[in-house]
Amino acid sequence: MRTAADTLFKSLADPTRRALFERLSRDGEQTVRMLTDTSGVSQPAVSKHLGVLKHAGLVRSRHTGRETHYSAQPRALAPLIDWMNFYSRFWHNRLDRLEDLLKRMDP
Amino acid sequence: MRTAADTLFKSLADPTRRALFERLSRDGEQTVRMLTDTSGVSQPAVSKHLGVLKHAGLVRSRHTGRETHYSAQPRALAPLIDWMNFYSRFWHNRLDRLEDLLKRMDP
DNA sequence: ACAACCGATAGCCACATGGTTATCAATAAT
DNA sequence: ATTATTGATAACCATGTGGCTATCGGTTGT
Repeated sequence: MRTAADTLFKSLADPTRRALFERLSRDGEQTVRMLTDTSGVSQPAVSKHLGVLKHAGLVRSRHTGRETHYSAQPRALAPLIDWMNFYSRFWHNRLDRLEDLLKRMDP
Repeated sequence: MRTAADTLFKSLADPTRRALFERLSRDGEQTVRMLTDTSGVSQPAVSKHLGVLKHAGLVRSRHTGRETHYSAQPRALAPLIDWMNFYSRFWHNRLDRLEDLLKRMDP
């Protein structure tokens, strides 16, 4: 099965791709050309990365004439946040139980 | 440059590896054998994955005799929280709650 | 002492992935 | 009309990655 967290983690695991998402989050909507000029990789590489990000829902695209404008969609990070919330909470609960145990042992 | 977020995203991007971390978070400390029996992959594969998780600080190991016990270290997720906090302004509420949780875990 | 078990490592292999150049359709500029 | 620009796609290549089996040192059980 292909979970949402899986897709998101994989999408953001690549530094170049994460940098593109960061750039779009910081500076707002950008064309492929603009993104290419500062990415350090070729234009086709940028397009491919944007495709991956788009498939993960992390960016949206808008066409005007011959240019494509991409923008970040940070709400797509929600499943990641939920994942971390979930798996951190177990640890927290165990810590609480441990604290209770220690209190009972040493009143 | 090799950032902390980079290491964490990469470590958690693999489903098998993430499943190991989830298992350790849910069920607590486990030996390599126990983890292997339910992981669906071979023991060497499990050891390798645990090595990656350990290098990322997400798990720690404890030796007793011939067994190695691994346990989750969810506080290592902190840089991920920071990253999301910075690049996603839409989700401050959820992120704040998670940050509180992590602070209580690691005072 | 010997056998069985645990877990880490080495060596190998198949496939995924990120990069490149070449190219093409579509649009804009001259 | 011709040329230049934009961005997506195709084809290819090198490297990374996750899996396996084999093995070995260390530890426990018989």
